[in-house]
Amino acid sequence: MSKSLELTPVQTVACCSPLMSEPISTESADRIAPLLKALADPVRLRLLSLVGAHADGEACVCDLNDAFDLSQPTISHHLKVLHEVGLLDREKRGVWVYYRVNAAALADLAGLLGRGVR
Amino acid sequence: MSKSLELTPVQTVACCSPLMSEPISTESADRIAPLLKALADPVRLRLLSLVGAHADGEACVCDLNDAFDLSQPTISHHLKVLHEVGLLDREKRGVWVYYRVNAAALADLAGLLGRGVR
DNA sequence: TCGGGACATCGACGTTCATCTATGTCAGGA
DNA sequence: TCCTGACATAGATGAACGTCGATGTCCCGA
Repeated sequence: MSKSLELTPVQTVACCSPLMSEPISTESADRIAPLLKALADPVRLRLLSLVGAHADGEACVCDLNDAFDLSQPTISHHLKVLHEVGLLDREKRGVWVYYRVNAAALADLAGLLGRGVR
Repeated sequence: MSKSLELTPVQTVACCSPLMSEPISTESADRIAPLLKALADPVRLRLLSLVGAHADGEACVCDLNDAFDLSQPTISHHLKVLHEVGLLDREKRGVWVYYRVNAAALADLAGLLGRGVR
């Protein structure tokens, strides 16, 4: 045999997720589920993506409203949901309100699901 | 100019998420949201984790029922939800049913949120 | 000081969801 | 052949959710 350097390839594909290494506690599940729930909506997914991909990493609500066929209160509601779980930061400048993605919060979620890099 | 080898360091922190590089399409959002919705429940998070962390990577329903203070049909319902979106594979052997995590599906989700490593 | 525009909050309405009890299906043992 | 145990399905119920129109709040310019 060849030095047994063969790291089982199947393991490298999608292993290392904290979710798979050991059963998560009830407390962790209760803490993480609301974050996923906030993301688990097509409109909020697009909102987060629109904000994150926007120039300077921030977007004005007025820009976001135009991207959807939804009423202004509805968009405001979705932004509030994302803000309350900490995925979006909010800053008011003059008359306008700017939202910005909380990259750390998003990275935490990704780390939980995916490869446990750090 | 100096060969322009300076990759903006701030980008390497929590960038590279497909979500942040460019706005995702409505179609992508509609396709991904149900996956996140399936995960966005404390019970289903723990179920996935229990199955994934179980010996041999698979778990019998009878084992899972005991881990919760919920009725057997409720657990069966949650397993069905996870199975229908492709996060859990299902195999019946004799009287027992075994579930197994679909690592590829989970990795896809992680790749969307986190670092875009492949 | 007033008016208008940007955004949030409120209250309502229909839909979806998590959970339960009751019942069905199916495989294996007596 | 019948019974028991493992798991799924069906139907019901209360809670949570997404969306809306109406209204409130706040800032700025005239």
